[in-house]
This record gives sequence, C-alpha cells and structure tokens, in this order.
Amino acid sequence: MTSLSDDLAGIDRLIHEPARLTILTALSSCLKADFLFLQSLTGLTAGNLSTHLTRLEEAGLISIEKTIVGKRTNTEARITPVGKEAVKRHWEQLDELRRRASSV
Amino acid sequence: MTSLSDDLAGIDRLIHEPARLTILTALSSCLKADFLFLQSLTGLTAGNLSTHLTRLEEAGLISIEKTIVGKRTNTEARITPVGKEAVKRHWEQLDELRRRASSV
DNA sequence: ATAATTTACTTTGTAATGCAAACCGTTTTA
DNA sequence: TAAAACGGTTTGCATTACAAAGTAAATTAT
Repeated sequence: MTSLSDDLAGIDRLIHEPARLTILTALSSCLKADFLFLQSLTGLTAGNLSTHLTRLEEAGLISIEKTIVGKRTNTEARITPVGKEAVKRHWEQLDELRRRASSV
Repeated sequence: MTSLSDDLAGIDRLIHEPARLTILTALSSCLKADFLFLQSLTGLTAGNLSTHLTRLEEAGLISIEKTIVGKRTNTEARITPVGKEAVKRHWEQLDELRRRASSV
C-alpha cells in the first residue's frame, strides 16, 4: 500500500532537476549524444552542462566517453541501463503523484 | 516557435519542487485544506510545510487564512486563480518537455 | 613566427533553498 | 502546577545550481 506521501518521498531530486531530467529523457531516446549536441538541445551553458553530466555519471545513470575526433576532444554521453530505467520510473512516479494529488 | 531548450528554461522551480507541486496539485482539486490535513497528506514535517506554504503565499499561488477553531489556531490554505492556472500549466509544460525530449 | 582568438570543456565562488532541529505561545492532562 | 501535547514558526546548516572565470589545445590573423 502506498500513499501520496510515499510518492512524494520517493521522488529522486537528482533526476527531478529540470536540466538533468531533460538530458536523461533525451538520452533515453537517442542513446548517445555528444556534448555540443546536448548543449544546443538544452540551451545550458557549457559549465552547467559539464557539472550536470558529471553528477549523472557519478550516480551511474550515464557513462561519459572522451575521444579525439579530428584533432579535438569529443565528449559523448550515453545512458546506462540503470539510468534508462530510472528516468522511465521517474516519469511514472510523476504521473502517479499527479493522479493521486488530483483526487484528494 | 518553441524548442526543448525553451521548455526547459520555462520550468518554474518554485512550482517544480516536489513538495510544493504536490501541495498545489492537491489544492487544485480540493480548493481548500488545513495545515494538519496537508501535513498528513504530504508527510512533511510541520516546519517544512510551514516554509513551503509561506513561499507559495508570497508568490501569490495560494492564500492562507488563520482562524480560531475551538480554542486553537487553525491554518487553512486555498489556491488562488493564479496558482490554479500555474500548476495546470506546469504539468502541461512537463508533458511537453517529456514529449519533445523523447523524440530527439 | 607569434599573438590573439576560438573551441571544448572544467573549476570556482556565491547566492539560494530544502531540511532537521530548536523554539514559541497556548491548551490540555497528570 | 508541572509537564506534556498541540499547532505551528524560526533558525542553522549543508547542499547545490548557476554564472563567471579558468584551462589547454587548436586555429586564425599579423
């Protein structure tokens, strides 16, 4: 038996942060994306995108791979199976919270 | 013309905070609720609920009315028309963000 | 040749804020 | 009448999201 209170307590703030939720949701659909693509997609500054990607990597939700392309570094992010499941679950949790809170 | 980047930038963090999103969504459905009801509904500590309600009131999203019931104070929160529209819009913005980010 | 600019990021500094814990005035109970 | 409960508010701290500054390599201009 769960309650609205449990729904609320179950929200993971790491994922709920709008920028990270956007990044994770996008990566769930395209699997892999490089830094500059994610930057133009989200409109984030490079600094903030960098920090968010690092946090997501530390949490095991994405993996980051750096390669040399041409003569420059290239940073690619890929969602992990854990990350993919987590973001799917997060959207479901939000749906559930909305549903429950909408009928008190 | 809007983009995913605009969707992201348009998210209001005051509303996005899980506890406040829950409070606002609940008040959208029941219009009026007292402090203790909201506390048991959300599972928040009294201190945190108090702070969240104050912030929502300051933002004009809810109104707070204090009366004496029996011999004790009673705090009731009510959603304002602005608040009701804002939370509706927030859920729509999340839907839109999810939709857009899911098809990059 | 080398200075200046651009690219692709990372690190730092700071202001905001969410939470737990402490507090407060009143009322009820022992 | 002491103490515990009620119905909250205020405070202190640790986290964190952002902008701005920094960095290292590559490119362009002079």
